[in-house]
Amino acid sequence: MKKMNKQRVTLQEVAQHAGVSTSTASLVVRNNPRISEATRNKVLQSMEDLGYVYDRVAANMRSKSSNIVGVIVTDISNTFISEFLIGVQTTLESLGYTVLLGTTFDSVDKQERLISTMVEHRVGGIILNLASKSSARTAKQLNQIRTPKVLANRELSDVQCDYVGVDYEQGTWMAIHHLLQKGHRRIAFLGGIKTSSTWIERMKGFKRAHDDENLTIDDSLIIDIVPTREGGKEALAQVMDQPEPPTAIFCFSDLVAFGVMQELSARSIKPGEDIDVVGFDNIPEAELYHPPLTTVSSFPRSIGVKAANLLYHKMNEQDEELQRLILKPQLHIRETST
Amino acid sequence: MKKMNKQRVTLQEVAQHAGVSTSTASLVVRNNPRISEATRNKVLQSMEDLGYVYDRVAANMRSKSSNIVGVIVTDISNTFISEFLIGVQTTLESLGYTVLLGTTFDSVDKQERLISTMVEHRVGGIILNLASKSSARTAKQLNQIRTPKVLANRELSDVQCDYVGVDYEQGTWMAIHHLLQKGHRRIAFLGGIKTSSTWIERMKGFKRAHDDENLTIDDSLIIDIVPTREGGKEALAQVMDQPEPPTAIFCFSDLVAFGVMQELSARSIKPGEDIDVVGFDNIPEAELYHPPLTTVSSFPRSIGVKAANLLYHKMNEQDEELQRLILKPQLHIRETST
DNA sequence: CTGAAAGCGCTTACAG
DNA sequence: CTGAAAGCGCTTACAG
Repeated sequence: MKKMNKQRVTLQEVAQHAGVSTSTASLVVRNNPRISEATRNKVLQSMEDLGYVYDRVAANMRSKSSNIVGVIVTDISNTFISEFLIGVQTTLESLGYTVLLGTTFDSVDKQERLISTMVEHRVGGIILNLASKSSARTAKQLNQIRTPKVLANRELSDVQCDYVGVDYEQGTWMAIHHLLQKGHRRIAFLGGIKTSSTWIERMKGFKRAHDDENLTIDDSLIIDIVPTREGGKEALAQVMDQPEPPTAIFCFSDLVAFGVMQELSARSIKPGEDIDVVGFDNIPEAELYHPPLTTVSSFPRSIGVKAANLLYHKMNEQDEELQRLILKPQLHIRETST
Repeated sequence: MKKMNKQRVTLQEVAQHAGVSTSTASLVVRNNPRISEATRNKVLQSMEDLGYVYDRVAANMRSKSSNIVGVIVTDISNTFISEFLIGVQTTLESLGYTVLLGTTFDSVDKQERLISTMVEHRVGGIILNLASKSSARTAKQLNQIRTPKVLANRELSDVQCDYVGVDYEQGTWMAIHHLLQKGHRRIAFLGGIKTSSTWIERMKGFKRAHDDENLTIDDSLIIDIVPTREGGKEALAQVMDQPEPPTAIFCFSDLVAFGVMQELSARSIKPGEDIDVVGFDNIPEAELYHPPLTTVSSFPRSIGVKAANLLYHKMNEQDEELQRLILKPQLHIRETST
């Protein structure tokens, strides 16, 4: 809590200096056209002379509005998230909003505190990239707050809220279908938290692709673990140490795939030759990795842009219907599965 | 600009419901110990009953304080920056502050607008990772604002301000010394903007390492270009198309090095075998790249942590002396230069 | 330990 | 086209 020592120049002082009323000065700062040019210029001159700085906090307070939007994400060091954030930020900034950022590092507790903080700061709206273990308790908290909100990337059941994300089921189906066509019959599914919507959707696609070929899934090839590089390494170790290891690996995300490939290297197994690997997200590094990673685009920047636009609508029109925007994914076949 | 339709429960209503005065209720929400347990519980109960949400905006306004800190960075998709941002965020959050984030994408205009916006929002302090083309005009703007501020990663002359960064000169010296020891005599310096402090410091180290061996520098091997992957590609093309191409390349950043290596691949030149490459920053990808990149650690997360702590001090003690915190870099020799 | 009144810096009706 | 007064939801002295 910082105390401001230096006192600001107020609009009242500006008005006095310009010889007009405060209300007139207020209309000038807000560019209201019903002020005459002469008066406007006089006031603007006084503002400059005194070094006036507009106080948005006071303005927002009185007008009960806000041009701050809260954005809560799981982890900005994950390229998928930072790309998403860029989409959100550029869009909101061009609409005149500023972003209050919170990072949960996938902790539900921290997320809960951040949501409260945002609401206490009276943000105009919230964009949420939920932690993977978000629960019914989270849903309850979200439903209680009146602030317009949009969920991105990850849904949560029973939350009355707009949503923007990619079609994870279809994306996974495409990846698995591709591997099955190549003749693989033992495909591992590594990473992700089983209770999260992003995992459940992918699993549906995983199942459907197998069903299409009348194949059954070996549950021992499914490893539920945090979707990070570390998680990938550990999951790979678990699955390769089994009596019947897989011949191909579907990873929850590119980050998991990088961990998987790192551990494969450590074991002198060559991705794309000895075993096939597919990721998810198509982050910029995927293409530049060695070998380049087959993966599914999930267009994080577009998701960010759409989430921001959706929130903008929610904030400005009332009583709009809930929307769900689901982007179509795209499979990029590269060297790890050719 | 969002109008709030639903009116909030006010502290006054809470007080009324609890049968105490507003000032008492105010003391309760702020955990003032001079309120009796009985009264406190009565008020807390009323808050819960009415679903009261603390209005930090009103509180900050009246007390002329703020627990929001503005953080302005060049590009969150750059891992160096996102690591820095994580350091800043976690530190500030643990100190009870929330981050208002601005991204300039290295545009000085956008930076100028963001600084104004932050000040209008009455942030308690600002942490700035300046755009590479920041000028005297930027310095002037910064000197005018009374808000406590800390520069990170990049300095700007004539700005009266604390600074946290790494010793770029020493880091570069270490890298170049290493290459010279390996016998290289034609070392290129690719990327970075010549007017920025980060470039100037590196160039000092570049020169000093050459001077130590009584070697002169061939200016045609120095390419001034935006420090991005694209910049790296372009710079490499320029330098390799010269009659006497370099035998080793020092890159302004790891990002530049990745572009350089991508372009080398395209030309079938093998880094670490046909030519040596050294980066700067040691972002996580550097170690995992193929081949792993020799680079200099600049500890972005630590810089973030230290910048946040420094700002915290600036905001809470007055009239402190200006500080410059310069972290020692570290050379990591990997396959691109062995 | 608690209360009544004033005020942070704006905007909002309402008058003229 | 412009002005005087009230108020946004808190906190801050000041009394008691």
